[in-house]
Amino acid sequence: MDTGDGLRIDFPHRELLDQILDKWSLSVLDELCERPCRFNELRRSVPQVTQKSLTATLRRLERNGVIDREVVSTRPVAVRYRITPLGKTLRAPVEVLLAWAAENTPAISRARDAFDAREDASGS
Amino acid sequence: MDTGDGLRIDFPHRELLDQILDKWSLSVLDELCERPCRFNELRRSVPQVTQKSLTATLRRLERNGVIDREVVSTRPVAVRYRITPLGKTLRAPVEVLLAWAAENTPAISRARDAFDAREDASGS
DNA sequence: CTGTATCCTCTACGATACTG
DNA sequence: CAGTATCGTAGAGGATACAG
Repeated sequence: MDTGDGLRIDFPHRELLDQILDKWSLSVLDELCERPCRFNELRRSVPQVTQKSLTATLRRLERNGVIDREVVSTRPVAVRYRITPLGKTLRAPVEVLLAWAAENTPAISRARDAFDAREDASGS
Repeated sequence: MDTGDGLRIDFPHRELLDQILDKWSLSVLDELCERPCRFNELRRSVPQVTQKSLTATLRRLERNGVIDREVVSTRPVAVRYRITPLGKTLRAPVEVLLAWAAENTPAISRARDAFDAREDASGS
């Protein structure tokens, strides 16, 4: 299946998940759930993101309707990003997933350690 | 932050989500939630995945403790993949996320159409 | 301040061939 | 049957410079 975005889809909603759970989106959404932010405020909140990637992330989230972009035509211009009602509904499912991750991090760490130990043993 | 996997982490559990929600993992986990599968059964269940990618996906999931790999030393060998108890606990959170996606697909489609229409208008 | 525009690197992934 | 090995490509994303 081809979505026209050049993506092959095998699983229902895979493309959508890619757009809203991508590298920087959760950080941005997390911040915008707290308060509306301007572009450079977001940069400071997520120090590792580059300008280019932040712009791309914001455009993608805006296109999917989870955030909203308002240009204030002052001089120099100000841009205010906000979470939308649709965006707010995304918070709960994401929290559920993050809660799972937090809760199971110890078990996962043990699994990784065990796996890596097996690898080392068979590799030597 | 560097995890030793060469990944920069900005958001809690980002690396873990990348390993478990990646391109093919949900398809594989979905299948293994139904029944244990052998390697080629999985290939048939997920026809678009290549042998190489399926192997990589299975190793990653195994390392994180959500699936289990059992080698049956017959001739030729058989390999049985199964979901683990930990893997089963992942199902509910993922279902919540997919339910959100299913429920909001119409709203997201409308948002995309509106965004694209705006783009076209300003671009011309 | 809020972006574009280039360039460049690095990794994910597919295609294909081969192996125990 | 269940992989590994090798090669090639496309795209994500960083660094940097420039612009309205």
